[in-house]
Amino acid sequence: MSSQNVETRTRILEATVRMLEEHGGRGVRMGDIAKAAGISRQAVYLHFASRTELLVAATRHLDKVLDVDRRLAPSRAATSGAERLALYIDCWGHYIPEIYGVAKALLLARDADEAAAAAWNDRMLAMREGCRAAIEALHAEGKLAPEWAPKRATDALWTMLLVPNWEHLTGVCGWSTRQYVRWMKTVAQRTFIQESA
Amino acid sequence: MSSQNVETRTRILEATVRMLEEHGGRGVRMGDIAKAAGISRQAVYLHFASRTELLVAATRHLDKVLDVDRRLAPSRAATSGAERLALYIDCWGHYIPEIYGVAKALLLARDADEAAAAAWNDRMLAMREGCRAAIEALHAEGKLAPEWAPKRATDALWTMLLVPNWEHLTGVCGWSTRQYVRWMKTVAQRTFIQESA
DNA sequence: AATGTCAATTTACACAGTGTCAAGTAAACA
DNA sequence: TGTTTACTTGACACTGTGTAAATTGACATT
Repeated sequence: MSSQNVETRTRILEATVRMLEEHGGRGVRMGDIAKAAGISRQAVYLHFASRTELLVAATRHLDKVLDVDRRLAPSRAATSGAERLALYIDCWGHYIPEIYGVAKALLLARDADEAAAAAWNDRMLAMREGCRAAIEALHAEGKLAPEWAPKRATDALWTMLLVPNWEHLTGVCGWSTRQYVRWMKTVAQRTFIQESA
Repeated sequence: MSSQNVETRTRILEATVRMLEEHGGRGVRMGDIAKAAGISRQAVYLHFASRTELLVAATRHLDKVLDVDRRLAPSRAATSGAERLALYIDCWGHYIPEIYGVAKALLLARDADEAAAAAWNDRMLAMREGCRAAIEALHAEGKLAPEWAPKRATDALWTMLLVPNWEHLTGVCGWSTRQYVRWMKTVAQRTFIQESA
C-alpha cells in the first residue's frame, strides 16, 4: 500500500463525507463521489469494494476526525447519574447534526443492503452502550424510577435518541438542535429519574 | 369504467396489501404483486400509473377496510384531556402494526420518489391532527405542563408516536405492542400533564 | 537502457427493477 | 359481423451498481 494509495483513499473518503453532508445523504452516486475526488468512477472500486463499504469507511473516518471519545469524556466524568444522563444527551444530540449526511446515507442503504444494515446496527449498539451506562448510573444510586427495569429503560432512552427523531423535529417541525436537546433532557429526566419527596 | 375494471383494481389492491404485510413492506416488486393478483405485470400499469401510486392507493384502501374513523371514536368522546391523550395513544399504537407493511413500503419509496414522500407526509399530518387535538384538550383544561406551548407539545408527541419508534422498540428491542403503548402513555403523561399539588 | 510494477484510465458489459410501447387475443356487445 | 374493453406477450429504454479487459504513464530495480 503506497502512500499514493493512502492519499487517494483519504481523498475519496473526504469527498464522500463532503458530498453526503452537502446533499443530506440522499442521491449521491458513486460517480458523483469519484468526480468530487477527481478520479474515475471505476478507480473508486480499487479502494472500496462496494458503495456500502465506502459508506462504512466514511463513517469511521468521520468518527475519527470528530473525535467521539473526547466528546464523551464529560459524560463519563459526571459525578451523578442525573448529570451523566444530561451530559450524554448533550453530547449525542450535538453530534447527530455533524454526522447526519453520512448517517442518513447508511440509513438509506440499509434497506437494500444487508451489510449496510449490519454496519448501522453496530453503530447504534455503540450508542446504546452510552444509554445503558447513564441508566446504570442512575440505577446504582437508586434514582431510577421504580417502574423501569434497567434494560427496559435503556431501550426506551435508546429509541428516543435515534436519528430519525432528531431528523423529524429539526427537519419537519423546524426545531433547532438546541431545542431538541432540551426536550430530550426534559423527557428523560421526567421519565427515568425518580421523583424525590 | 366497467365492473370488470373495478374488480381487477380491487384485486390488485388486496394483493398489494397482502404481499406487503407478508414481507414487512420490503422487497416486494411490481411483478410479485401482479403474480399474486393473477395478472401480468403490465396489466397493473393499466390501473396504476406507478409503483408509488399503487402504494398510495393501497394505503387508502387499507384505511377504509380498517375503518380509522370508528377506531378514533373513543378518543374523540373522551371527557378529559388526559383521557383523550391516553385513548389516542391506545388507538394509534394498536393501529401501527396493522398498517405496518404498507406504511413501511411507502416510507422506503419516499427516499427515491417525491410523490411518495408527499403522500406519507399527508398521512402523518392527519396523525398530527390527533396529537394536536389531545394536547389542545389538555391545554383548554389548564392541565398542559406550563413549559410547553401547545404547538411545541404537539410536535413532540407527534414525533414520539412516529412509526420508526414503534418499529425499533418492537423489532430491535423485542417489546410487544402492548408494552410500547404502555411506555408511550407513561412518557406522554409525565411529560405533558401538569403535576397537580 | 530495458524491465517490471502499480495506480489509474477508458471502454464495454452484465444485472435488477421500473416504466413504456406495440401487436395480438378473447370475450362482450351492438 | 365488426368494435370495444381488458388483458397478454415480448421487446426495449433508462438508471445505478458492480465486473472485466486492455492501455497509459510514472517510478524503481537491475
